Amino acid sequence: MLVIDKMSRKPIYEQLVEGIEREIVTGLMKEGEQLPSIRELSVTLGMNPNTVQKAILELDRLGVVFSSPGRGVFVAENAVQMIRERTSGRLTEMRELTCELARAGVDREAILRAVADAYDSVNSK
Amino acid sequence: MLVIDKMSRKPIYEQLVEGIEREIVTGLMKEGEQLPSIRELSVTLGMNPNTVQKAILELDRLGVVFSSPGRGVFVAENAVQMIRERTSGRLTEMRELTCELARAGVDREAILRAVADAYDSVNSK
DNA sequence: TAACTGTACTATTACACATAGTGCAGTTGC
DNA sequence: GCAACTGCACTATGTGTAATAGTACAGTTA
Repeated sequence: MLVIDKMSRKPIYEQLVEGIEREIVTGLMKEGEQLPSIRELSVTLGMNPNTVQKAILELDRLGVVFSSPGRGVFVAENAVQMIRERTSGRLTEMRELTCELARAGVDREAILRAVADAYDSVNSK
Repeated sequence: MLVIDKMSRKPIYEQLVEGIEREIVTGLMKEGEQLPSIRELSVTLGMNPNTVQKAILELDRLGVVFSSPGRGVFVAENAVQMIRERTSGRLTEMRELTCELARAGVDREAILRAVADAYDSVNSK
């Protein structure tokens, strides 16, 4: 878990942000729980402390996490809700991608089936 | 048509690639048709000739376009098919995005409706 | 007090994008 | 043949961002 692809064109710190959010949403990390320290995370993940700090700073800004100087970083109480609200906004990304596929002539039902299957692979079992 | 957003995090040359592909797929540019010269395009679009060249080079590599030194750049005969085949592959992007939304708890029907609506806004009229 | 924590800096490296400019060989129309 | 176009290759430069390296400081805790 928390796989970082250094070759991706998506920045490492951004992958880390999404990775931590995923751990929270899936319940692997509970609200109020303390995260490993920045220095510890940097060692575990094999990246620079500054890069981890940047990710934490972003998560703090998003209200997913709050950090207490000297104590540590903790998952916010309403973290899951914060993440969900923001993620809903990404429906626009979905719409844009759909338009691209539609313009390229991809079959309508093929798209809908792909989406439905993908959804169910996550939430049905 | 062919709008370039210089502030986007998507590189200009990449936007140009997608823009030209869109013109081909929508029939605004026909297969075999000659494109404006690189120098002319650079003036029209207000960007550097090298940037345009990079986009053309990419389109050539993708088989969407072929360039004849001294003559010009032309839309390939099977350009539309080439584009469609590659675009279908982007269904995986769609699946990944769906999984993200699903994990975040976005409503299943809300996603499907958004996709269907977006599709129909392009291809129904 | 010692060992941890987050935070704030500066400096440096690396890379991709975009621009600027020059030159060259192939093609076309006069 | 010649002029004017074409794509293409090349070097150089500027810019922005990501990532690393290192140092320092103040708050917290055992």
